[in-house]
Amino acid sequence: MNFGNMAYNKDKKASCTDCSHKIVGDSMFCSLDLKQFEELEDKLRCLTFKKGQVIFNEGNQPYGVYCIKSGKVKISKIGEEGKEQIVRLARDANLVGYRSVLSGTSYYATATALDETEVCYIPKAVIFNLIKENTTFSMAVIGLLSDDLKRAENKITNMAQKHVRERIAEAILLLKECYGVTDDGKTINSNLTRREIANIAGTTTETSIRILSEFHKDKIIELNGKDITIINEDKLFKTANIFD
Amino acid sequence: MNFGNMAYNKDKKASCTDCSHKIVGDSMFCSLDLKQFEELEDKLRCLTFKKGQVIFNEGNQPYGVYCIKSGKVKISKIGEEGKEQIVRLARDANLVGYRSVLSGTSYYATATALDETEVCYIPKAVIFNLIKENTTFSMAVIGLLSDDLKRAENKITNMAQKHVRERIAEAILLLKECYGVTDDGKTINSNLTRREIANIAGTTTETSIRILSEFHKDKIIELNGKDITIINEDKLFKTANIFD
DNA sequence: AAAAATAACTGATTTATGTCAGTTTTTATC
DNA sequence: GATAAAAACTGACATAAATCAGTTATTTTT
Repeated sequence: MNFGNMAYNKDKKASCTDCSHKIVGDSMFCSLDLKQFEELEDKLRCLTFKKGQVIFNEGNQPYGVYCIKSGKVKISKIGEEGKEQIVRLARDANLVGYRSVLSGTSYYATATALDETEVCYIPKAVIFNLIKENTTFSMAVIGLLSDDLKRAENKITNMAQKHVRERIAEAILLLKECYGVTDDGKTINSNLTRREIANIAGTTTETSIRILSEFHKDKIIELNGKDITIINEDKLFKTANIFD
Repeated sequence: MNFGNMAYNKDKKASCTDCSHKIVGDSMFCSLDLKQFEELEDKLRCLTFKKGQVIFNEGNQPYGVYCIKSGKVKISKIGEEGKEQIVRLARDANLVGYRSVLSGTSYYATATALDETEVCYIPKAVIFNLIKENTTFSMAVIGLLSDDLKRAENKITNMAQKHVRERIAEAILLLKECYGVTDDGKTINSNLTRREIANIAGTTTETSIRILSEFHKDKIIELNGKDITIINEDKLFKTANIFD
């Protein structure tokens, strides 16, 4: 089996049985019966990626999907002029790379680890079998795609109509929603660069820096290096123009 | 059964057997067996909408999906300031309203007929049954969602990185791809207003007017009222910065 | 621990595109 | 067929955000 750019990792067998996501019940795979689980465990491989390493690359052929066990991942596309646009963020228990597998096309985006990240690689044949055999699973896949599509079409509208200030506020809220906060309950649990924040909001690094320091001046956030602490979430929501 | 805003149409039974999309084989429903077809035909209703009429509205609860038999439909969202953003276009043989049904949420966008449009309304129970019973059908649904998601995430990148001129060029190419051309082989088979073109490209009416007349000056298109005739498609692709 | 590279930040300037305010043309309505 | 309404168009002007050109601070590498 060809593991492409994963070859630098020592492949190891993975167990779903003791995977925390299965135990807690927040995984796509909770609906599987014993036989299906055994088949899954037999076929999957656990891989680890260091911060900055690419999990899969735009243009490559997909052979399976990745279930994130721990860590953080960004899904991004490179535009004509070589500028990155982050189109989605993923965390543990999320599936990445599934869209290309399901539509049988090459990856149209790149997945990169934002932190030390452990993933389970699941060959596509296993996924297709599960969709065929297990209606609950296939409905979960459909639900996943539907949610991503909703989010994406919402983002199209925001990109077209909102100002950069609103989009940066929204990006901060997205980061909080996706990666949560540290023990203090308000510092965002991710260390993106100003450039990456710009690439979520669809602006330049300079503008993202300026707007973050504006938010600081307006007492909406606190900044300490890469750490962003939300001190007035209400105002952040208002700045982002979100009312739901 | 509550047909909501469709009440002004005379409901009539529809037949899939003689639907041109089934005959030609370009429908989602081609994989159904005889029994499934009979069930579908029994449950569906054919409805017609005049140009400008709303098929379903952002915020409403979905009870089924719409399969377009003939006509043209735009899917749009209204932004904070009340401005429309067109997120998708649909033509005959396309399914609309399915995303909300599948994820069990209310419509997050509005579907409006761009022309006299005939649709088949399919109650959601029928769709869920088909997904359960027919793997080919559920894979087709997954394929549909995957394609829409790919297109949407690509549009996010374009919105963030391309200039209005490129996005308008792209909008014209999208219109051609979706609605085709008239008998002369080069005039786009749709009559969108400048405002609607602006709302696809994410710009203002004035800017869309100006750029269309720029394209005319540059001998890329011909303009006659709402008709747009492509006279240099290569140049249009180059202007849109599309290379695939 | 020093050197090199990357990221963060700041100010000045430019530019693409939006806004406003109007006229003309087309389409819809009575 | 007249009147009203909507859409198309044009020019002047305003402005949000990009670009450019730096300095300072923080990581990473050797």
